[in-house]
Amino acid sequence: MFKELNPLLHSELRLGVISILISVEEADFTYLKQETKATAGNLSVQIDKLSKAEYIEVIKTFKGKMPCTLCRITPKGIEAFEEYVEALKTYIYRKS
Amino acid sequence: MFKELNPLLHSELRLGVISILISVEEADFTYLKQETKATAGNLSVQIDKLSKAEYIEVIKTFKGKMPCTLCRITPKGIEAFEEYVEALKTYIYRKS
DNA sequence: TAAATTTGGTTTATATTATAAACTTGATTA
DNA sequence: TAATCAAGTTTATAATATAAACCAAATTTA
Repeated sequence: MFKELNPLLHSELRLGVISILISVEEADFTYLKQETKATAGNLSVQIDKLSKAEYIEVIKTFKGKMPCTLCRITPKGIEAFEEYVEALKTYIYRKS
Repeated sequence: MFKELNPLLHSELRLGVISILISVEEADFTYLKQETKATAGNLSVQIDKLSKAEYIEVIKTFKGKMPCTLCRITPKGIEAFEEYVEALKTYIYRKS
């Protein structure tokens, strides 16, 4: 009937981050913060969770002299997102 | 960019309940419990939240001698669900 | 017919999660 | 050189989800 909604993706902010990373090759912390309108603290925590699950990889570099945290989605992350979307459909397009 | 995901609906169990009620006219507690595989306690709490938000109406009757809690979605609930689905699409079908 | 079990829930306590506020470190500007 | 800003991280708190414990009435069983 209903498929389980991966709790790691079933979170507004984490879903937003993954949604961006699915379509954008890579994005830095500041860009993600702008697009999601999250606070830096919240974003930092959620990026960490996605990273620990290996849904994204986080690369710490510098832009000029300023630190720059780059994020990229991993194959595992892509798969999880696709499964999440399939699961969502069982709630949205439900055949009774 | 991203639309806000109504937190009342962005919950696996409450979404399941609303998803059922959207397509079924009315459903009783036992049926909802079976379909969602929720525990009675959890279902009770979540039904209460949906009811307090007036997304569903809850009618307590009897089936024979046994109590029977019927749930129905309200127009407000239908609207909220439809908005939630629209919001979801901004995450799922994102134009970069 | 009394005891045990089941049905249909509710209440409450706990674990998890999300979020904001406070903090840190280094760069830049006045 | 002192203040401010950028880019984060850590930590404390608030919100949420969930399960466990409980309750009342009905039903089954010994």
